[in-house]
Amino acid sequence: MGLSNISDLRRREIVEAFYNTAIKEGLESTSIAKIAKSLEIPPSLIIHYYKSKSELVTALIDHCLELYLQIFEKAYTQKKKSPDVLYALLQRMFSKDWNELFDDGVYYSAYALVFREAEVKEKFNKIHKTLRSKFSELLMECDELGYIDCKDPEQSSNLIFSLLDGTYYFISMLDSEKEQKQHLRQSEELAFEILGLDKHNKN
Amino acid sequence: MGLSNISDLRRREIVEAFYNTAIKEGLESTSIAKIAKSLEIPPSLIIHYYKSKSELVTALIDHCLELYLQIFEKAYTQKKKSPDVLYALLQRMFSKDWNELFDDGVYYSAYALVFREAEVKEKFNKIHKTLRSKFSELLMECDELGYIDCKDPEQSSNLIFSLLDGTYYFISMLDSEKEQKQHLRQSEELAFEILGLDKHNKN
DNA sequence: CAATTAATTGAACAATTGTTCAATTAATTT
DNA sequence: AAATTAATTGAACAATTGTTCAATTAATTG
Repeated sequence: MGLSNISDLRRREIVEAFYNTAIKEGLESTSIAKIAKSLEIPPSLIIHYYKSKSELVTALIDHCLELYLQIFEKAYTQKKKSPDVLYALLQRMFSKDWNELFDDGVYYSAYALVFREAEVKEKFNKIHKTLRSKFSELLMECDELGYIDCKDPEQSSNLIFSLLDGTYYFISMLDSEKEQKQHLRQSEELAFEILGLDKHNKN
Repeated sequence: MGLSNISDLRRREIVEAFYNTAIKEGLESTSIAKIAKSLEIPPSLIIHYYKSKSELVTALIDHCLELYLQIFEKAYTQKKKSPDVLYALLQRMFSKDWNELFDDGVYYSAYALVFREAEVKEKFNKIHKTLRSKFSELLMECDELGYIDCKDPEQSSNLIFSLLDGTYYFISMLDSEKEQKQHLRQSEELAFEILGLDKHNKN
C-alpha cells in the first residue's frame, strides 16, 4: 500500500475513525466533532484533511466499498482450480462469518444515500457490477470444465447475488442465530440448484 | 379509519409531512424545524403531539411499515381464486410500478436503524414475517389445487422474498430503466421456476 | 543552522439542532 | 354565557452542527 507520507496516513486514520464511530452511533449522527474526539484531535484538523463533511462521507463510502470488494477478492485468490474456488466461495458467501466481515449498519446507511446522490449511486453500481461479473467469469470457467450446468453464467450470477443480498437483508431483522442460519442454508441450497449442483454430492 | 378527533388528524398530518420531507431531504437530515416549515406551523406544535424526535421517528417507521403492508394486502383481496391471485401478485411484485408504490430511500434509511435500535428491528421483523407467511399460505392453497408444485411453501416463500428484496436492492443502483426491467424479468422467471410454474404457459 | 513547507492547535462563527414554557387563541362542556 | 379543556403560538434555551482562520509547533529542505 502506498501510504507513504504522513498526510495519507492521517487521512486513512480519520476515515477509519469515522467508520468505527458510525458503527456505534450511526452514520448520519456521527459528527466531525465526535470523530475528532475519538482521535483526540481538534475538529479543525479533520477539516484540514477533508475540506467538508460531504467529502468525508464520500471517503467513507469509498473505504466501505473497497473493504467490501477486498473481502471478495480474497476469496478468489485462495485456491487454484475454479471449481474449488466456486465451491468454497459459495459456502462462505452464505455463511454467518462472511456476513460479519463487514458492518451492515454502516453499509445500509451509506446505501440509503444512493437515492439522493447520483455520485454515490454510481459508486455502488460499479462495485456491485464488478462483483457480479467476476463471479460470472468464475461460473463460465466451471461450466467449461463440466463442473456445473449453467446456460447463462451472467444471469446465474445475477440471480445468486440477488438471492444473497436479499437473504442478508432479511436475516438482519432476525434475533436468533438459529433462524439466521436456517435462512442462509435455504438460500445456499437454491444457489446450488441454480448452478445444477447438489451441495452434498460434490462431483 | 378512526381518525375522529383533530388530535389524531394532526398527528397523521405531521407524520406524512415527515415522510414527504424525508423523501427529498433524507430521513436523518429532516429536522423538526423543516417539518414544521412544510406545514407552516411552529416547531413547538410538533413537539406537542410527539414528545420527542425519536417518538416521531418511531411514528414514521410505523407509517412506512403500515403503508408497505397495505400494498401487499391490497393485492390479496383483488381476485377470488388463489391461482389467479398468485399469478397476478407475482407479476406485480416483480414489476417497476410495484416498486414505485413506495419510497425506497426513506425505507432504507429507516431500515438502517434496525442495526442500532432493537425496537425498530422487531417492527421490521414482524412485518416481513407477516408478509412471508401470508404468501406461504397462498402457495399452500395453490399447491392443493395442483396449480403449482411446491413441497415446502414456507421455504419457497422465503426464497422468493429474498430474491425479490435482493433484486430491488440491486436495481436501485441502476440508472437505466431497461436494465432494471431486465433484472426484474430474470428474477421473476426464477420465482416461477421455484414454484414449478412456466410463466408463459399458464395452465 | 536557516528557511520553508506542512501539521496541528484553539478560539471563534453563524446556523441549526431538539426541547421547554408561559401566553394566547380556539373549541368544548357545563 | 361562563368555565374548562385543548390547540396553537412565539420567544427563549443550551448544545451541537460544520466551517474559518490566525497562531503555533513540527518536519523537511536548502
